[in-house]
Amino acid sequence: MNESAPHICEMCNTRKLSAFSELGKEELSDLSEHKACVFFKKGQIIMHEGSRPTGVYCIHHGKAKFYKLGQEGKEQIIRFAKDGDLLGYRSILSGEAVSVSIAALEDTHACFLPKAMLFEVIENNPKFSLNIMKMACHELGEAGKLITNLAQKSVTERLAEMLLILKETFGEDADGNIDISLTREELASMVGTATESVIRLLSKFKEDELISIKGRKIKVENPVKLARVGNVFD
Amino acid sequence: MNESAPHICEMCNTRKLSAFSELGKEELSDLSEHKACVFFKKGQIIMHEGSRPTGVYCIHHGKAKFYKLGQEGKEQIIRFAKDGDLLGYRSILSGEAVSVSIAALEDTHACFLPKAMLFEVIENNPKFSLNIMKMACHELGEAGKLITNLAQKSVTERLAEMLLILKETFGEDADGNIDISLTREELASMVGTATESVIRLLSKFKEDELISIKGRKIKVENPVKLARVGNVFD
DNA sequence: CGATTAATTGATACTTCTCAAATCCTGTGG
DNA sequence: CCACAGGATTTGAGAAGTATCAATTAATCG
Repeated sequence: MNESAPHICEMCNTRKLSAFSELGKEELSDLSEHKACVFFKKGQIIMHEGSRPTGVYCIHHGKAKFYKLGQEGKEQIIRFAKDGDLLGYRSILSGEAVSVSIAALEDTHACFLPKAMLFEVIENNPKFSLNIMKMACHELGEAGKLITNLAQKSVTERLAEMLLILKETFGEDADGNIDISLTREELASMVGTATESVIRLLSKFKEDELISIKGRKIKVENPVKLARVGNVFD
Repeated sequence: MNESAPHICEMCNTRKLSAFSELGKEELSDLSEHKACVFFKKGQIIMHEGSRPTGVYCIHHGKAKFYKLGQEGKEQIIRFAKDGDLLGYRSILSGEAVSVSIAALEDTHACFLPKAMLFEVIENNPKFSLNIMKMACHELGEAGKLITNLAQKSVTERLAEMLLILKETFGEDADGNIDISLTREELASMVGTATESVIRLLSKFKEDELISIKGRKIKVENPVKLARVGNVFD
């Protein structure tokens, strides 16, 4: 983690995507003064499961994964974060240790906000509080969906749906590929299956012309059929 | 849902277990005035997945399950609620439709608090806000655990762990049985497996003297061994 | 450009699901 | 309070779906 080129909250375009979207002028300058700009290299761990964070990170530009270590240290990816997302607030607000590790999936610029500062904003700005609650409650809904999928869907269905979720979350690059580079092992860890199963299923999806593959670049060719394979209805 | 014998928030013992534990005298009398006491019979549905609740329920005495309908209407139990728990706040705060259905597992007395009243307390009492955030964030952590278990553990392990969680959550009756009556199908729906698998595994656990069974009454006889079977470490 | 990690493919084993049939139990109405 | 109907539970057999292990090839990073 290094110092990074300083950002000024007042002028931050990413802010509009974040929970800080509705802060006043004074609050913003206060924020700018108390935060620090940091940089994480691809692969670098931002938070360690079980640790006690001293504040939260707001992603300015980058991508990260939240994961837990399960059986025999096997990685389980719970969710992702991108521009504007807040890292570590769950632990700070629940008063518990961090329940996940967070690692950068790409070179990531973020701002660090100390715990005390976060609580200050919460106590002085009910709108911000509501934003945080909204965020947490939305994530709870997403977690419920994931739980149901893991419990009831087949590996094939889960992988198909996951590809669509990744496309939705990270968008596409210039060539139409899902704009995130994940190893087959990481894909497996999201879906809750073995790496080999992911490989076999991706080959099958490709054969069926649902997707195309160039190394780690995956392009959804037929979202409608893929959704059908994944039994995705919403 | 019927009217129920009225409760007065100021004198409610259950309140101390709830998010309302730190309200002031005035706030409590205000609460008492605006809430309604309701009664749900065992099996009755308290909230329907997809609906828009007009307020939240606080369980005064009873038990409920949160579940989603997954593949082909199959029920997936996400979590449980008991005395002092708040129902429906996730939907109200995220501004989304209810993501789960909630049904009473026993005859349940609860208090209904209209949406506007909830927001009023949130805006006027930062401590209450923090309590709610704490709740939501804690649940997020629990959801993460469940996700990891579903993705990585075997059915056997999940069932063993689930029995321990149920014992922890609902405690024991006079005979030492887990104090909740669930059908085999409901157990299956928590663990994410087929009803027949639950039955076979329960028989095996009984054979191995980890538990004893009298109909729907299950008693954990050897929690240590059961935890070992479930690969439970915490 | 070599060393290490990632991806692929094949063969095999096992867990878990599904379907079917029989018995048991629970909640209900008389 | 008892009998009954319908749902819940149990057991068995067979079929899928996935995991695991091993060996090879490809790709990535310093």
